[in-house]
Amino acid sequence: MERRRRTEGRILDAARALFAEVGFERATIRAIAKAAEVDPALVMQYFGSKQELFQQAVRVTPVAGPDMGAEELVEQVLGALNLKMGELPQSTLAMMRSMLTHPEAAASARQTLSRQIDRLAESIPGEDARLRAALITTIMLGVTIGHQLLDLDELREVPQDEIARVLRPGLRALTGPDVS
Amino acid sequence: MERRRRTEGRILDAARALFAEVGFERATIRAIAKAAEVDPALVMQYFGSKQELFQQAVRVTPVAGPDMGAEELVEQVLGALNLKMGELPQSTLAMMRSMLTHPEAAASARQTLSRQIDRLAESIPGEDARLRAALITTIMLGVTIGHQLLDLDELREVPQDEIARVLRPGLRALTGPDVS
DNA sequence: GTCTATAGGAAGATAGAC
DNA sequence: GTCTATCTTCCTATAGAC
Repeated sequence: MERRRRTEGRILDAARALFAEVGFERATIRAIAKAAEVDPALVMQYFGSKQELFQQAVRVTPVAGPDMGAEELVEQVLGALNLKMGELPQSTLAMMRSMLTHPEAAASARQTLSRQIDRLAESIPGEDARLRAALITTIMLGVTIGHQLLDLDELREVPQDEIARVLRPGLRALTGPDVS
Repeated sequence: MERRRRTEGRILDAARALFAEVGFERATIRAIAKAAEVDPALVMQYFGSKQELFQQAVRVTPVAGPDMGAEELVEQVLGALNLKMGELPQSTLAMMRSMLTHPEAAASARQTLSRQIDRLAESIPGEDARLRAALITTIMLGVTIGHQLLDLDELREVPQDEIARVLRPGLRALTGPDVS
């Protein structure tokens, strides 16, 4: 019982890492099992199918965030770039890596992004709050993809706080209603 | 000879459409051949391998663009969002769809984005021009992914010129050196 | 030149031995 | 509970008939 939980944990860690690295299709059960040092059949035994394993692996506890002022908002979003310390959670990277080519991951991504947009929109004044929130969200998505998934040199070379500094005014312009 | 060229064209069109819709892995030679109304073996005969077919299909003539002032720059970038008329070229969408999960497409995307960054950087004053150019490029990447590949409702519902209007001040803040 | 048939391989999933 | 062996399916790629 205890042993099983630890084994499941190892499998999920290995799955997250592989899904994040190569996406759903190319991450094989066999490779995941090997990385977790278990038998491939055990993975099926525990999770039923590759699809269910993926769902378990990318399941994210949606970070609850109360509404806040526009300036804190920008800082929170910039912090979430998580160029900050270390990396984004593997589960998030796994979902992002697969979201353009795996229908299930796409649905999951849409849901997560929509939640994020809703959350941001609450803190943005003006009638086009949802559009602004959507643009802020997709902007962070694009920067994150460029930095974490495509490894663009132009972004990797630069320290995180400089990226945040350059990006800040642009995001400010999107949070305020007084700039149209 | 003439007939072959037309057949190749049909295959390439079908390939672009399918690669753009489902990505490299899920777009099978069989399905492409069926869409182009040819025999699957003919596709192999003409292009040698699926990989070579993909390369031919996403090959883009890099739009030559001379350097320009900062304001025109923003307008050109916004226009390229191509929320404008119709859609982005299928070849571009095909590359974007596959770039996170297919190594070859990733390399191609990095190259295209780097060229774009170089082009933009030439028109941006200040010493952090390349960083600013990279952020502008990834911002447009993110918005395009959200709009064209993830079909986010929050962006699809909105007319293109309103997106451009809301996005403009933020991009302006990135082109000018006077906002750090 | 075009298509039929099939080789050859890899994947997910399953049944049953240990 | 865990692993071995296999089934089934789907793919790319090739060889050869028409």
